[in-house]
Amino acid sequence: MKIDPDSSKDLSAQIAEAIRGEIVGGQLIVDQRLPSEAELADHFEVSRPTVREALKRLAAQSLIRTQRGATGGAFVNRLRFEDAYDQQVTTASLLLSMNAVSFDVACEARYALERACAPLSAERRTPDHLATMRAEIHRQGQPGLTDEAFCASDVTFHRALVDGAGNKVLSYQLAGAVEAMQPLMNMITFTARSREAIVALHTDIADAVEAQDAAKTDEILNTLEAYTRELAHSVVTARAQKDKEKATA
Amino acid sequence: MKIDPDSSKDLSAQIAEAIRGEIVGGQLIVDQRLPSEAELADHFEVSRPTVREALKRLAAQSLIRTQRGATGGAFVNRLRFEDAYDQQVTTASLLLSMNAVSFDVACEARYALERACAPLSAERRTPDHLATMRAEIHRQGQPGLTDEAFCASDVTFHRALVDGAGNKVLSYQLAGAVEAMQPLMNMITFTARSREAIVALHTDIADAVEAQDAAKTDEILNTLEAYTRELAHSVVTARAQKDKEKATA
DNA sequence: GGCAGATTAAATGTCAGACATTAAAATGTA
DNA sequence: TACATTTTAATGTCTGACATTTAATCTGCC
Repeated sequence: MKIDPDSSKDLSAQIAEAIRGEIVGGQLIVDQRLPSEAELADHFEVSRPTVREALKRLAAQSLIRTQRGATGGAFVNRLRFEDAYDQQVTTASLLLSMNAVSFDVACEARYALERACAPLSAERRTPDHLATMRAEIHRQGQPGLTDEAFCASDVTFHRALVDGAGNKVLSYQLAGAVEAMQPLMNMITFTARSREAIVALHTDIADAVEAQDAAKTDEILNTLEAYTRELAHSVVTARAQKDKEKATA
Repeated sequence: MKIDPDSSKDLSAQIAEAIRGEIVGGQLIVDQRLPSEAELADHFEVSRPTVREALKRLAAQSLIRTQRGATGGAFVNRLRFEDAYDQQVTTASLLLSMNAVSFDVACEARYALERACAPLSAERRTPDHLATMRAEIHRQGQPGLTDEAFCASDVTFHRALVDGAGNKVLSYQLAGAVEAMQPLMNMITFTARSREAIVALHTDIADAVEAQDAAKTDEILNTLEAYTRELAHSVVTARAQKDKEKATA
């Protein structure tokens, strides 16, 4: 392992970096036990609290897990898709909210990625995926559904579409984009008429995917993207109008 | 802020979770200063080292930054695309290496995502993007280039293509997929003939993008994907053949 | 001999207090 | 006013200790 001079960075950051390097580089393999905190402290010539801070950094990225007790210690964690998925969603959400990403940009990205999946999904979707999509469509049509519940169902529907491609890497990548959009989507008030339109498009998508018609799926996704953006714009302009009225009053 | 009972999880994990919630939820906004470590320790009724471990967890995710000195402290960090980008690349790389993701699956995901960007890039690419692509093509044609350098140039070329779409969210998402593929790509030995073929395809792509021909770009990307997979397969079978010869010898 | 319970040991989790270091703000002085 | 000095408030680090958890070991009884 590398040593740490008295550079500008924290000792704990340097140590974390060194260990991360060993994991990424393959010197430390999955489920392998790291030296104990005391041994690490001895090796890096720092105190145990400093080592602990470094380990916590790695734990925050799911690179290691710790176990107490006699045979305990820190172990290299097998990074699972679900773990990475969660991190991606929160990261992507924060990125959007902190960087003033416009609805249009986020929406464009989301649908571009989704269209990338659609042909594969049309080819490989299982009855399971189709069933999920149909179920969510049904839910979306029920009266009395809150806007948030409607959006949540929307996410589930699109996730089923993406998962239909049967490519875990794609699902993982897309998950971030689709779910991170939800807070933005939640700003939209879905009228009965707009819900009806969306449900109709979703039905078309499910039909096209079931018929394994990639071109058709692509076309409807384009329509849906345009409609979603239009909807968002009308909300924005309506809100602006209201503000204006308030200002003059 | 929420309190922490004596649950199963670490106190530092709980505290990190609580603070992360405040950031995600918007109670703590960008550049806002968190209470000092001593105050946090007081508030959560834990010791300062425990608070510090929690803060290091957040720092590892670029959610906060710390500053020493009189007016120092922990501040909510504006999560920038570059920070998130780095994290994504390492996470995606580890995902691929730790989960036995096949070359085919990763390759399919990468090109599917790239084709999602291509039409937008054909529409919006700037002279800058085109120049980068041409420069990398030139580099790839030079003799004496190592396989690794060839791969690195390949990544730069494809990043320019992706960035041409002018959508930061897309670039961010794609970066992970493209760059995480690199270790897998590095397994391939590029012969002079295969390099020639790839350079030709890259040139076709640059031409199509310059001509703003989305359909053509899509078509060539398909060809390139097929060629890349074929190349990988030949490497795998060649290696298997060698192993077999070794076994019989 | 074999098994249940008590003991031990090794590791992480947590705490308390201290000192070192940093960087800005307050202060003093020419 | 301008510059040098001191103060101060914060993080960074260390030492040493105790608490807690967990598996392995030991003990005693049947």
